Amino acid sequence: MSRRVITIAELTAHAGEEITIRGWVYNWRKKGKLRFIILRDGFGYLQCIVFRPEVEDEVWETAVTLTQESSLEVTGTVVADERAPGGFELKVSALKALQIAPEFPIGKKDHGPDFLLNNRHLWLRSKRQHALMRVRSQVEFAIREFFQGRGYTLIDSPILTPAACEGTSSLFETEYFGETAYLSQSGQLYLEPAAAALGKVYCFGPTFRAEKSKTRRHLTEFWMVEPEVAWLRFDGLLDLCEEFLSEVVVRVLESCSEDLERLERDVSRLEPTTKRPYPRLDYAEAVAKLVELGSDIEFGEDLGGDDETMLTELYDRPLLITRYPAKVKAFYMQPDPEDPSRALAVDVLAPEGYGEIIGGSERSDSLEHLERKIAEHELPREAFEWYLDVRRYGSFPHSGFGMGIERFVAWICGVPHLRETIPYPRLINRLYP
RNA sequence: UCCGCAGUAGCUCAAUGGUAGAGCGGGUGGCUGUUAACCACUAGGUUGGGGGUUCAAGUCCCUCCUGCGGAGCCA
Repeated sequence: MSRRVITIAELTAHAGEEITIRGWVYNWRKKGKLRFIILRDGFGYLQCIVFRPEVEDEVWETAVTLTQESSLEVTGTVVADERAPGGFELKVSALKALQIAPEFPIGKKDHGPDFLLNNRHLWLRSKRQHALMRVRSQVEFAIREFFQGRGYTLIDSPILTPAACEGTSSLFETEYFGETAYLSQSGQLYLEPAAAALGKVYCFGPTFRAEKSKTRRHLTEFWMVEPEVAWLRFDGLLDLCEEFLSEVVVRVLESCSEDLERLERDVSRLEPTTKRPYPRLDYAEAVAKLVELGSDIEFGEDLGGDDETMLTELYDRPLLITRYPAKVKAFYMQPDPEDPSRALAVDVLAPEGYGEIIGGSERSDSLEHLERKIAEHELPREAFEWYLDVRRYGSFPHSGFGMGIERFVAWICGVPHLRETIPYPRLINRLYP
């Protein structure tokens, strides 16, 4: 007897052959002397047929004890059959149960978010979560390819840091051999010196924000990709944002069509993003348009969530909003030479109400300006001395942005809440599993 | 932190202030082609905790806890 072990992904190449597959029971049905076992192995789903008159008693005895998510090794002949999901099924000749699982918590009907998140480690076994994790994986792959293919060097920035990048209220604090350390909120400050060393750099890793946010658009631990480019000015940064988004979306649409279909994502809504240019609104234009639309925003304020949604509904692709008031933005941003009360900052808002996915800016290249800003923001000067060295030793124009992976994936997949876009979400009241 | 909503079987939800139910899941039985199979039977409850109003509370009131949605802040 053949003992060739394959995955379900390789099944169609083995029609008519006897093969072995290892996996878990996704579902089972019985019909008299027939048992249908839907096996999943992480690569696909396969209907296995056990027909009592045609198998050894031992095989039948095993088949009837199988429960949802029991682990097993099944051997049989691959046969094409119109009645089988996927067109192929396995006529079982041998069956080895590795473990019979007790009642599996996640059933066929709907569950609530609290229950699912408490069982996240088991929830990952469902089809929808497979699709989301694969899209996330492809997104990260496409992002790395984008930067690696353009000569960027990956710089892994530290997780444990001595001070804040943007305000201390949202930092996770931890004890570090008698000192206080904070979990990183951004790799940017570490990337700027690296850009002076290597020209084009990026980092890609987890970041931590202890914000007491309880919305669908926030996690306390999320992944961010941040490029930083020497000699890149603001206008070039805007082009980079567009080039980056359009190319990554193209790649993901190519590689994830099946998963997006499973997620019932209307991919025609994503097509416009593959084409440049994107609409760009100066902050002042954006405010004027919002007032026209009925918002109560006043010039000088940051945009609220409703404001962002109102604006993005006007366009079919991401929207760039530029030159925000300097006072609502971080200390390290370059002032607009035409109006120093504004910063050379850009937010990229995703369509369909998914909100801000990218925040970027040209960085201040003036030592004097940064010293003043650090004082204004009441940041601990000593902690930034090393950062200021970037302006002491060969200051240079440079720009960069950060993109939150989960928000991007949520938008691509059309899921409403970030909690499904990361394998193990960390939320304000959730550290388990 | 603030505003709003919710908490009933393992899960998802019903139940005019008047005997706590259904579907799914579990168990038993039936069926040779099921597609979240179907059919029959069956087990399963301190209605989130505490206090109060009432002849009577899952239901009304107070309080605490937990979750969900949103605001602010951000990616």
